[in-house]
Amino acid sequence: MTKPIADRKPIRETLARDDRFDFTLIELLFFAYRDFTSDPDDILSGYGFGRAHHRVLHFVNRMPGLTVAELLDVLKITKQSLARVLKQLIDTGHVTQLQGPRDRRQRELYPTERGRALALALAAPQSRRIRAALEEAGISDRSAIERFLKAMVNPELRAQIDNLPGNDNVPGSEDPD
Amino acid sequence: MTKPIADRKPIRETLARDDRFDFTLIELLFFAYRDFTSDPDDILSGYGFGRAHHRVLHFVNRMPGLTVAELLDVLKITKQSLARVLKQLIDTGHVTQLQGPRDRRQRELYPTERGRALALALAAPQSRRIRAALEEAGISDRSAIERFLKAMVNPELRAQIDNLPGNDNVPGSEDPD
DNA sequence: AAATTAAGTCAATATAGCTGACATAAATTC
DNA sequence: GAATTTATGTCAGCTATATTGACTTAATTT
Repeated sequence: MTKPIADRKPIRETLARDDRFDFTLIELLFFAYRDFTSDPDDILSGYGFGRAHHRVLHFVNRMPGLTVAELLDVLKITKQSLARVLKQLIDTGHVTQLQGPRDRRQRELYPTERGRALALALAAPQSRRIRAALEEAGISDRSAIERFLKAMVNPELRAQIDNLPGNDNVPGSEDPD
Repeated sequence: MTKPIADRKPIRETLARDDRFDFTLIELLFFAYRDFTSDPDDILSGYGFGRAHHRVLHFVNRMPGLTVAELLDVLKITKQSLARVLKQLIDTGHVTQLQGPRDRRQRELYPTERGRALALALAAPQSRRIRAALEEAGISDRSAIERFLKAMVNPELRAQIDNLPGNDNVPGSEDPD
């Protein structure tokens, strides 16, 4: 006798309005992010690249000279996952590696001219979409959007964001040496 | 002679400040979405489910009785991709299918009690995160966030959002019958 | 000298998507 | 009523992105 998987009666009512659940913003985040990533995806497929290449390229461009370990920490993926993608970007001349000057085990990652150009080509349609959205939605207080999105990030990871160029970048919270 | 893959000279400068590119919001969207999806991901892995199951479960709960074709249209994936995921949700008693009353080829999808419970369990931490973020960021005009995110969605797909319960839902743009 | 660390690699596995082809049943059109 | 179209389901094979675990090499630290 097979386990009688509970009760298969269909529930015909939609989810009730409930202060505990914010379906509106949950769905908006889903749809917004889906379309936000579709712009670069279209460009990348022409290169045989995917979203993973985009992320690597983006952060190598934003933080030239970051090490492999630092990149892994930003992306929150494993070394083995990064390997294939990074190799392809190096083989196609989008990224270069330089031996770390202090610690020669490290590999500093830099974009090449070509990698810089591609990163900008990918950022362009996303930036256009954001700009159009801000305008269309009549956003007067852009910083509110930034504050909200930043507050959505796990607190322990917000330092990563601040350390990107042009952001908070409070001196003193940096590594000394 | 192998093609001399352009020029591998490392670019040591970060991306210049440039009005054409909005790296701040691009990155915030990336980090915010990454952490936003991590809450349900953790719960789902306990069931052997993934993000794909979450999306199906969510929309079946929000629009009980939607057909397979309608679901495919919302998710923008192929029938074959949906098949595996949907089958697992049906086999585990989270979703039931009913023959369409008008068109008997159609399969209307409904959540079961169990499926409803799981959908709420997944929405709970996401809703908590959103609420905390709104509060922490001191958002007084919640609708600005909604307007911005909605404006990020491709225009032709915004109707989908309006047709979800509790949203715009303008009568007259509905299908008459 | 020994232990640890940074990076790279090999192998196997899982998830989520894809295309293409085909089957069935029901509805629609001719 | 026959032919076509539509809604769904299924088979097979492929790709991209990620995982874990084990191991190597070279360099740094203890």
